[in-house]
Amino acid sequence: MDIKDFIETISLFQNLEKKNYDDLAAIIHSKKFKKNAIIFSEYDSADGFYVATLGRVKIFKSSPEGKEQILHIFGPGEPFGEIAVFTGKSFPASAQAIADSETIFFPKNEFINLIKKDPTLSLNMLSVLSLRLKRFTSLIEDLSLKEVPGRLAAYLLYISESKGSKDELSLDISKGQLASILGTIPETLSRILAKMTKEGLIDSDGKRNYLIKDRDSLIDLAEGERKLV
Amino acid sequence: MDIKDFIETISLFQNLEKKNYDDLAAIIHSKKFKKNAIIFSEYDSADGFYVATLGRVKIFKSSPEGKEQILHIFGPGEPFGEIAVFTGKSFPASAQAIADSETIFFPKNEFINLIKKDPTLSLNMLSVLSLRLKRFTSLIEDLSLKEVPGRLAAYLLYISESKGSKDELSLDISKGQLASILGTIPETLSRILAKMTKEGLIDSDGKRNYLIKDRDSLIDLAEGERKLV
DNA sequence: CGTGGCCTTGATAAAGTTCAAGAGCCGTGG
DNA sequence: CCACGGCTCTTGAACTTTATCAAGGCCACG
Repeated sequence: MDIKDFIETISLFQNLEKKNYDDLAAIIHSKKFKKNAIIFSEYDSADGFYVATLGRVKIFKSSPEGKEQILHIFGPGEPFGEIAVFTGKSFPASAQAIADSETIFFPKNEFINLIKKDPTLSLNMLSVLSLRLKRFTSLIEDLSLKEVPGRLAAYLLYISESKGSKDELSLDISKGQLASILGTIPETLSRILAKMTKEGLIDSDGKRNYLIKDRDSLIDLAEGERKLV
Repeated sequence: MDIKDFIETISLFQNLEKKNYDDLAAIIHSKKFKKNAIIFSEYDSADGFYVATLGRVKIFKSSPEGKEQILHIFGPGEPFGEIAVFTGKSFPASAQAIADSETIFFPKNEFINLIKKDPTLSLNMLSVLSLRLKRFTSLIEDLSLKEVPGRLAAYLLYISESKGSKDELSLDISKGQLASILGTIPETLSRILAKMTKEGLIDSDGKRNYLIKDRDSLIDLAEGERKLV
């Protein structure tokens, strides 16, 4: 697909005036990253942000002991690294390609000039940042107020709404990465999935496909109204 | 102070064109809240946001079991409730006055119209949201990757930088609220403060004043390079 | 068919929470 | 001015949840 056509499909760039698409196309360039390549590291100084066009990118924080917390996993059409553009400082977290990936890069200063010109673009960006804040709010809630089974239940329900057909869903990430999204470690995740299966809440094909067998109980679990035995 | 003069001191409204201050003043009105009053609740539909002018407001999430996680505590000059303005939906968390408080309320639609007219205002707002995202990023990091002593150490260091003179600092919140900021409970906080005191890292007057006696060790603790015994 | 990555399972340990009791402090009202 | 009641904070002991360490299984890919 032509890069300009692609830009028009990105939700961040919806409803702009026609001429601004040309301006956007004029300032960008594409960057490719092999699987496992580091796109940027926390504390790197930032001179722009990215939109994924192909592949998958994880945004994460890591501790000295090697544990990591994934903040987001982004796919095609989703912008990342934009916080640093508006704080004027360094990236608050690191980004790594978890599959061979392609991105469009938007240089900071040129992009800010465009934002000044088109109020729709700035409102779109405000909306993107607000949605991110909302997601972080609920990640904080999960980490602080829920136990791991509750977080997992909430995650499964969330995926089943966004990517699943009725009660079937398939994860497109490894269990290790899922653990890191949920703020735990693979061993713990494994045990809890086993418990959920034994208690008849879910079923799995051993691959990455799951079947929700008892949605109500999952909901109770996610809300803290129920415990696994 | 005149409300228009006050607006000009708020960082969100820096560097606007003169006439826009008049427009702002035209759409706002003030709202007062007694201590412990709920300003808004999660899931309330939002028709605007607030800027504190007096007092203190906490933004928090709470669990069915009654535990709560404080996301922010805001004082004069700081905006809150603005996420919902740009997502068009409900508030992602609740707000409560923790002291008698006064606020200015900015109605959503009128404010959005102003943002469309003044790019400086929208860039300021983008910067506010980005800074919030950055803080959330580090709260998530703390909750997921650090233990409570590390979070407490980081918090004390943070306060000593922002509000303290050299090694003395005073908290202006209760221990219960501090526990809720750190994602733990008062009992645990109490034990850890006792340990820190016993090990000579800090000292306290039993009120809300603390003395940092061994800053290097606190830093090590915050970075996970050291443990309490 | 062997090797490495990913996942599972078990035993053990650590960190934090819960429950319960009591100490210190403060404002109110007698 | 003192006593009371209600807070907040502290401390102890038991318990729960999760992490750590270690071993072994499974599977895909060369």
